[in-house]
Amino acid sequence: MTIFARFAVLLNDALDALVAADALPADLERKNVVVEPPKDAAHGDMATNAAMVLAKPAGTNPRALAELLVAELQKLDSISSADIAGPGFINLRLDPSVWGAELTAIAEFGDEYGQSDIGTGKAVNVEYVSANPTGPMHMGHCRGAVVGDALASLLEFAGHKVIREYYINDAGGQVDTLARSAHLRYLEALGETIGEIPEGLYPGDYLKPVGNRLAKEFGNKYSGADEGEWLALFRKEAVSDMMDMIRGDLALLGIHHDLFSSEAALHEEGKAEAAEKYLRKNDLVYDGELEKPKGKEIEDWEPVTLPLFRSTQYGDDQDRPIKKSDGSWTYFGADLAYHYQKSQNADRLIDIWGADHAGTVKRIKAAVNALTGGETEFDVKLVQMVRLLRGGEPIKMSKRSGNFVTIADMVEEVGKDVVRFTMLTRKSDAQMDFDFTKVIEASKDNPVFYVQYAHARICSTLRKGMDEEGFAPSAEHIDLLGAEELALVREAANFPRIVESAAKAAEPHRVAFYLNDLASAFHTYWNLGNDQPDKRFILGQNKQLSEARLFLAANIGQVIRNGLRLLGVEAAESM
RNA sequence: GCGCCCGUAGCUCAGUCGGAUAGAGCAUCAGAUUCCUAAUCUGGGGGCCACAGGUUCGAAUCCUGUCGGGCGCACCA
Repeated sequence: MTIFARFAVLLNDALDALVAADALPADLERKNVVVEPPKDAAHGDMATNAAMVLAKPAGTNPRALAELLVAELQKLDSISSADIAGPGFINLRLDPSVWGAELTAIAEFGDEYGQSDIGTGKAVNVEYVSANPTGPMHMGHCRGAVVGDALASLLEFAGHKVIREYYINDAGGQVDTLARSAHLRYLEALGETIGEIPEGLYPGDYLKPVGNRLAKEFGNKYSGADEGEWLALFRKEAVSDMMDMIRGDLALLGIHHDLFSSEAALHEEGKAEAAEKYLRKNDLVYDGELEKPKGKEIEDWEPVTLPLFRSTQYGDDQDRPIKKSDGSWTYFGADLAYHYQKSQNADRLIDIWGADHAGTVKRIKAAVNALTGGETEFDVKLVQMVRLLRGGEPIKMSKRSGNFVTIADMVEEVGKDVVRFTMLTRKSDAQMDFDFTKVIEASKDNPVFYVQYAHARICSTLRKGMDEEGFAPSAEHIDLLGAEELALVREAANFPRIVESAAKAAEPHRVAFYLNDLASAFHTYWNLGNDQPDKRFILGQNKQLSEARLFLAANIGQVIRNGLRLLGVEAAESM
């Protein structure tokens, strides 16, 4: 329970006391009452809106109610003062021992400080990346990958059981293209002259090693053979190599999935048929004609009859086909079966998608709703486009020429931590610009270093305290800490609250911004020591205060580490 | 034409369930280093929160409309 939640309980008790004294109606809705940090730290340690929220339904005015409440709250030892401010806020100042206790709690919980149980062990499946297994990861995949990974960590920390899943689209037409491209490279590896890669195949050099491997493994067995003899095999082999490569790229970003699910396997197991059968039985799939698409002229348009899912019943613009006219499954047809499969092992599903797939959200939500009878919570988190720039000019990425910025390039140039932190310091439903040149040039000014530097400073101070004076962090005399030090504790105590709200909102970027605030508070305090030597952490002549301050520093460091861990960013010990 | 997302300082972005004087970084200007890491700190300038209505004690936040930008709109993935 966060320190704010604990005071919310005390506030609730105070309200009960007013009810018991007939000063307040018993049946008031209290859910909008909050205890939170005040906007301005000068207002105190905590603030509540209780009087403003409850005054109207209680038939009184905010100030009058606030006065009653203040009288109750002041009875508590842990509250040193309660004042009414502005339109009816109640600002609380806490007894310093409360902050001391919180500081000790950070030390006790260590890596677990900030953990929450609001997830109540509910199993959440987070599906992210799921890039097509046809080439290396490029920057277009990066944001979703990082956001998904951080979200998964965050939910885990907030008390969920998390499954990190990757869906391998290894059944569509693009995999045939991959197989043919790999076959060409295979011929090349056998010494044949292949010339320029034909239009419609993947030209990238990354397929050369695949060709080499296949040549080594199969010799010239498939060099003059009909496509029918090798296509399935090459598909499987090439996909496997691509997935190895993708896993390698993800590892560079520090991303690891628990589960890789194959679309092809889904079909082999007849999952899509089963879903279709179920939906037909419930009259949610029928044979019908597709409408002519609007807003776009299609020359060879002809109406066809296909099995359609009634997504219009769930607010979609039109019913959607689950099979193509050649009888094979559409992406959607497979996808609904896939989501049904995921729902078997999770209470909640979260998909991280690129914004270019926004148009398909309604239909898949509808399908999950239909297949699970609304039992499984399902959210799609859309991650908006990243516009890639170099020196202010948009980078033209062309698959044809194989000219795109890969994640491997990016990580090599600016480092994993910078890439991750940059992607995580904006909310994901707004577009962002990522200027390659700027990020590389300004890498020294990158906000990630600001946070890491605070941590490094702390580590260095702890080392110095030990090496030069033999001082070790100790909670023994934390009552010696003054207002400035306790302000730092107050900032650190915000962490559990941020974890909870970020998890609830599925917004990992809040953690990044919080860490920036915490680092800022630390740097500010640190610099007090420049002008006022008695504010330094290590005071040779005062062991007790030094050890208390080192204890403070150590635990600020602990919170920074915990936060960075959620973001997948290293907590540097020196810089 | 329709759907989804966005519009906050010169730039990149935060802004919690509707709450107090709208914040940070970069850039810019003025300062701080015989001192625990200056990759830091302190201060200044810079805002019609796109625009117009509405809801209410109170709106950057919620609703409606307008304008502007992005993405999508076969059976592709």
